[in-house]
Amino acid sequence: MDIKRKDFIISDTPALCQACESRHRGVCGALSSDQLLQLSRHSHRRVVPPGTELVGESTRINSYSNIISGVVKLSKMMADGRQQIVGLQFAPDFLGRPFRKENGVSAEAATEVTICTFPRTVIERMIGEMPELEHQLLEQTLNELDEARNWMLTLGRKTAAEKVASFLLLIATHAFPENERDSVEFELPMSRMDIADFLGLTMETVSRQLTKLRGEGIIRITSNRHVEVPDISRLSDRAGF
Amino acid sequence: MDIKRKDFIISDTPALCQACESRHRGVCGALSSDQLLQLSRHSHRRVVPPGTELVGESTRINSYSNIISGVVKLSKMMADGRQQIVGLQFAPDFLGRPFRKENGVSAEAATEVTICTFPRTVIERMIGEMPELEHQLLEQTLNELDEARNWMLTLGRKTAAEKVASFLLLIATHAFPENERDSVEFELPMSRMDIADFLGLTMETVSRQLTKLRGEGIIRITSNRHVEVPDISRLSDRAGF
DNA sequence: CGACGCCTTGAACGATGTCAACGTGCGTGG
DNA sequence: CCACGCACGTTGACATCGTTCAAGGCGTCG
Repeated sequence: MDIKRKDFIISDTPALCQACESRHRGVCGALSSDQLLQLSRHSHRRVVPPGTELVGESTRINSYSNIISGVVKLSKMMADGRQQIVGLQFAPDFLGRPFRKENGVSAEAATEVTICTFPRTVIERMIGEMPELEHQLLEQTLNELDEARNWMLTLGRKTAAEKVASFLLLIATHAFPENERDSVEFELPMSRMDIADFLGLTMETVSRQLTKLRGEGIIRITSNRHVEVPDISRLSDRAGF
Repeated sequence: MDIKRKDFIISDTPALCQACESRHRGVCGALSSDQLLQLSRHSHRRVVPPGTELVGESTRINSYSNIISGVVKLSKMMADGRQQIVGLQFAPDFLGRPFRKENGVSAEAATEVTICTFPRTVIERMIGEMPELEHQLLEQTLNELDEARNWMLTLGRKTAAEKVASFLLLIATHAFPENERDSVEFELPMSRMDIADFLGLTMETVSRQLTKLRGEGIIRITSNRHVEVPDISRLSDRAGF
């Protein structure tokens, strides 16, 4: 069946939502067409450049968003400026902490990011009315918890070499979720400094480890951001698995 | 009103649950007396010694528990034996990962632990019937996520001295949740080796940093496990705040 | 008393951080 | 178009922190 034709038939789905990944994999997957419509009346899309602060570390939360495209980094900072990135979010993740006034992390666009934003009150009302939506949030939160704990192992117990390999692997798997192949190439969504802040290292150490992996033929770096991995299993070995 | 008398009036609350902290602060707080009764028919209490494995890293989950007393450590291990503790759980935390077949972490009793265990099927059915219970789980999961991300900052960016101070502070605040005083004393719930695995350090480094804090008069260590903190704010300074 | 588990202490080593110089790509303004 | 400055990344030399390896202390239990 022609896709356009099908979209015409279910035309009560808001136009904006029709092409949106969140409608299937994200939290919006829990909503009916009617509910999507209701929500979409209060939502608006934004495209923001890299570096934009989306949520401050101790600002009140008055809106939530779905990530439509791009990468968002969640980070914490110490008084003296030391910084740690505590998570990356990709489409179609839900951005924001339901039922929390403060969230304790700041969210910043790592790449150019497209988000779909709704006011806090609307979401919280809908959660109250729809157990399924809350279930969806619990699922995502559990996933984030798993990822956080995996990363704790990386931060606490892996060497610099293993950390950098782990990072490349993380990006590779997010760039190609269902990948079966052994060779991939992708763009790094962030700078060397950001990678360092994610891995608990310095920029210099990250750079040296990348150079080492390049020297060993495990990766190729064409531009600063573009990485090719001819054999993922060799990279995986370096990550400590 | 006399407490015993009050308990008598709501005597449809199962006897085991009456004195249980989970009934108020934990997930059971979401349940009515009837539901508690229903759940308690399928639950049983266990007291296990330190070191008991409660959940294996890749074992299927067939039961859930509430922690009644004691401390449970959640950890991950690499193939070569390197280990990282990724979280500590205290009463009245809920132990187990709803809707996950595997959980990716192993849970082990750090101290002597009392738990109240229910079969998976019962819990999952009750969650389906009671949105409030799922909400309770979401709240706890969000709390665990916050703690995990805080600890990521500790693992990635703090010095050994700051890590050890942070750990002592964590235990102190859990031992005295609503504490306003500036002086506390408590028992460490785990060995130097465990502390090292929690902080991403070696046992030796932990020991040296404790000795240093003792030398500076910030803590006193009477037995190996017993710690006194005369002035919490001084300890807090050392934790990097 | 001796053996054992747990912890502390010391000395040497090594991985990662620090500091500084240099390279590279890119946009801007002459 | 070139020269320049700037942001970002790489590389080198050296310093430092935390690990490693080894010895010894301390309390507990046989």
